[in-house]
Amino acid sequence: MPELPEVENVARALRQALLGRRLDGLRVRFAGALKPSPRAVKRAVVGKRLAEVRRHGKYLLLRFAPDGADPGGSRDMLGAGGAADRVAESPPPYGAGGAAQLALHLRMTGQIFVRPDYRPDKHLRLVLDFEGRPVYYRDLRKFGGFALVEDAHRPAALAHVGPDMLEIPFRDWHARLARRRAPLKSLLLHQGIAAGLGNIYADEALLRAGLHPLTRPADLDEAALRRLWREARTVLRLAIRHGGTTYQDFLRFDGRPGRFYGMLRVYGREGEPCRACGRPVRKIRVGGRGTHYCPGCQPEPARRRP
DNA sequence: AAGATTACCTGAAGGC
DNA sequence: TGCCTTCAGGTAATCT
Repeated sequence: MPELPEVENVARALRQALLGRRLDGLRVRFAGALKPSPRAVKRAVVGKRLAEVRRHGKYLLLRFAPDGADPGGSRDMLGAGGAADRVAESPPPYGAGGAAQLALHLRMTGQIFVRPDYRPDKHLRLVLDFEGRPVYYRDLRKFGGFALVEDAHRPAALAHVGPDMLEIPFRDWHARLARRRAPLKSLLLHQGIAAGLGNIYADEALLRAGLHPLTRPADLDEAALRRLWREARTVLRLAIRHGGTTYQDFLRFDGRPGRFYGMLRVYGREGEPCRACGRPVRKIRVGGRGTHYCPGCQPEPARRRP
């Protein structure tokens, strides 16, 4: 499942392979992978050069320069901070040679391949032709895809997405999370609080912080929450360095599996001994999500009597 | 208003 | 063998 580290690896691959290249064409095998429609997306981006690839949480933002423009510059980036969001009120019109932006989300099973030896199969949904270099979008379950969004640093379509988990300072994260009453596991998955963690890394972060997934913020002091914030960021950065996690069918952009899988401590290890204390990893359901934890390293939260 | 549930999809796995 | 059910999970929409 692509989470922040896997998406970050895709971002880096796209930058290296495609930045400054012109999108010459778009071959559509599944129309639902392009929103609002294949026609609208083609009109907006075909013929333009890829000027910028940014990641926010699990989203990738692909910015295309206007026709004939130098794709290097990105004025949006200069005004980082609160003002930038208000500046980009009147984006240039789609099509007609203006700048344009696509938001890509891989959801559950989306994959990007830039390797030339990928053999199209029944799950191939799109081919993007960048000056002779094909980029394949494959998605078994058809949840993901590209959406045309306005050319802003923070498109309206992503307004509900909170700050990136690797960028949010502890005090901001704490302010967004501490008053909530849901279990930590659910709060870590909540993209509106902070974006990037998915089911795998949420479980791994809780184990590393020594916190039971059913713990609630009110059960903890600030030091324990700081530990969780730090461990979440640590595990994300570690996974990025190792090319992400291959679980079930996720493969990296080059078709190779991520190397972080063998480093998982609890996710997918139900019944296997904890690497630290030897007790068997348990699997429960929290907020409808499969949740793995070690009963030795993550003791039940002390119930505060009402 | 926050938390919980369902829809969206397909394939794997298990029961009988 | 094959049919049926359940499960996997990110997010949007819909409920309570």
